[in-house]
Amino acid sequence: MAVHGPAMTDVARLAGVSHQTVSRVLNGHPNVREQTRLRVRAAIAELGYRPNGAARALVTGRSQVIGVVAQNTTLYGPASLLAALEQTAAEEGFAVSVGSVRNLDHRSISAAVERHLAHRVAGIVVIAPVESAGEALERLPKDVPLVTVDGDPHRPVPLVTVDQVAGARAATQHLLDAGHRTVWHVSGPSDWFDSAGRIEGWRAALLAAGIDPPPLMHGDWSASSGYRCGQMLARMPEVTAIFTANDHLALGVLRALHEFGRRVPAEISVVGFDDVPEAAYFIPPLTTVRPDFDAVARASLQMLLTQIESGIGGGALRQTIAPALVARDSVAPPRH
Amino acid sequence: MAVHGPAMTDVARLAGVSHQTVSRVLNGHPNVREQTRLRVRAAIAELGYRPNGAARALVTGRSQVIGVVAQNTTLYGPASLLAALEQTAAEEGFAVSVGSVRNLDHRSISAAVERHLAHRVAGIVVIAPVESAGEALERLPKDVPLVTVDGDPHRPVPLVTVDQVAGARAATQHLLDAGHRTVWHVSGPSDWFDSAGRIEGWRAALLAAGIDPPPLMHGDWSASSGYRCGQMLARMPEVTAIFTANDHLALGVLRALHEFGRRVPAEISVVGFDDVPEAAYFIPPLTTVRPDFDAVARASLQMLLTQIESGIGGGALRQTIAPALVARDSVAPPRH
DNA sequence: TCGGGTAGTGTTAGCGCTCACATCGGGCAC
DNA sequence: GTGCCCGATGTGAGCGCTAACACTACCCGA
Repeated sequence: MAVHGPAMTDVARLAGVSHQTVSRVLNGHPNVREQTRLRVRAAIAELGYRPNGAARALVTGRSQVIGVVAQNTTLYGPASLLAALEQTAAEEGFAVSVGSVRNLDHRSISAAVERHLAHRVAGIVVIAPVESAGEALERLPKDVPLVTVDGDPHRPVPLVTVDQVAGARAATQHLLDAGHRTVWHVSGPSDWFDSAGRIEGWRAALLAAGIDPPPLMHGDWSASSGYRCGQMLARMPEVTAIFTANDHLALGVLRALHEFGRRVPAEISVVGFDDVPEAAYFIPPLTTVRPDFDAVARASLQMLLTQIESGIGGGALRQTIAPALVARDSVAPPRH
Repeated sequence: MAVHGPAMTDVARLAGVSHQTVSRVLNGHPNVREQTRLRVRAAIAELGYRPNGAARALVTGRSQVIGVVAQNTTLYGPASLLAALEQTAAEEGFAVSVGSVRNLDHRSISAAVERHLAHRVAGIVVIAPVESAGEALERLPKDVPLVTVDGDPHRPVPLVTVDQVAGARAATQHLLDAGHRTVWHVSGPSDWFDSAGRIEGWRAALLAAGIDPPPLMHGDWSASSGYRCGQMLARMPEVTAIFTANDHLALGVLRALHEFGRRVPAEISVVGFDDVPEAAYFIPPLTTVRPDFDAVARASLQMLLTQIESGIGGGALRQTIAPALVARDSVAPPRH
């Protein structure tokens, strides 16, 4: 059914060399005369030859494909990360195969990883923001290049992560600097490391200022849970500043405050996290923290490629990307 | 470096059969005695054997991978579609390889498709919502199973699409039913078929009601452009109903209306499109149109699998998925 | 009794590539 | 001139699998 394109031997014949020389040219081996190299390239172009990745993968034991394991790629963060990863990988000549999982539990993660292994991927990136993923990771074959994104900071696995703590600290500090006596926090789901880091940063900023952190409100990233938390916060006159673990939570909070007639930022200031594209068009425009997904993607891929090229090794590498505060209109000094 | 797992011959040896019988069991061939089949399965389980996809791809000429070409997988629509596609594909035993492209022009699309072809994917799904993509698709090798999602309705290529026209008509009609004399429309970028379909549906609903459509406002899907259009609409006292081509445009519009002190829905009603998860938490909660991405994904994959199994064929199949109106609080009768 | 189907199984030959090694010419030191 | 090394290239094997065919029982009807 498929018209199989030309193979390496066809190119070799046309260029008047052996297939092995063609292979050498393709893989950038040094010991090929410049003239030969050019002739081979010309033949490749003339035939429209493309190397067969499957054959290469068969003999080398790995393909030019990177497997990505992620949950819920509909969320803004994961989606952005995935897109950035794909871009970066493409520049390096790698394809990206997604294996999204419904739950980040042991079995799901292992299954997704195994699926990638069956295709003999060159390496795996696990976007594993929750506790349960960590365990699965430690049981994985040790000989597969692997990088974790936003994973457990306490596990001995190569890890690239947004500096959640620094971002949260900056957000909280920004509110304190505006003159607020304390800052309330609506967090993400408790099993996400992102949540934990943001809670830690928030708490650290308060403690550093000698403030006893107020009770924590637990959300789940959704606007809906932000709304529920917002309804409680709106009824508490002492609340003047809220830091939410992401922008969608902030949206829910803003809506609840609006319904209760609490004006933002006149009465209450709000800061989010993520800087989703539409955050600038919330009512009011949301001050938030922007993680650099491109940088995260670049760093992870770099780390993975190092492992691939050097034959694993590296051990527990670790890289942290600092996010930036984006000031908009949702923060103002408290009324006296 | 990698400890290569057991191969088919290892399984065969353990089960006391030939490797070919193992292959037959794996591929569900009929002529294998039940008892043999069980023995082979046991051996597979015992060794933890996984078939090598690369070897299979090499000999069959195609892998169990489906290539997806998409632009900007950060947008809610494409991201949801991609996720749904991946889920569905996984259920059918296929992996999904993403090839995102920066622009949906000729060259980019062709390049992405070629990259997939190099990996000998079993089929390709192109999320190709713009004009320029269509041309590229017609030049593609005819022997590769291919399905377009949200592509050009007028091209002879297998296509699955959300019924933009019906959705837009429903949204517009909903506003007319509420008593509005006319409905304004903020559209998406003019080269997207999605935009075109939504414009068509909006116009059709108005014409059917004997209303001359008011001038069209052009946006680009972003909240930012919605905001700019909203600023103009807010200043026009005769505007009482707005249908935006997506929810983020609606968010921008809502913000502009809010700034100009025009109350929604008391003075102006707004309807969006997409039903992003946070639409229910806009101020006010947004009435919108929900496309069924899962259904689109299922339909596309089904169409692709049919082609793969039957050796292309099919020709210009076509399937349309009807979206549903989700009524919330952003629509009310006009004031008199 | 024998030819001829028909399950169930084994054998062989590649798919297109890379790896390890063999080969073949110079250039250079002695 | 002889021996040696090294750069440039070719040769052969084999990665793990499937497709095509070969083979062996065994059962059937004539």
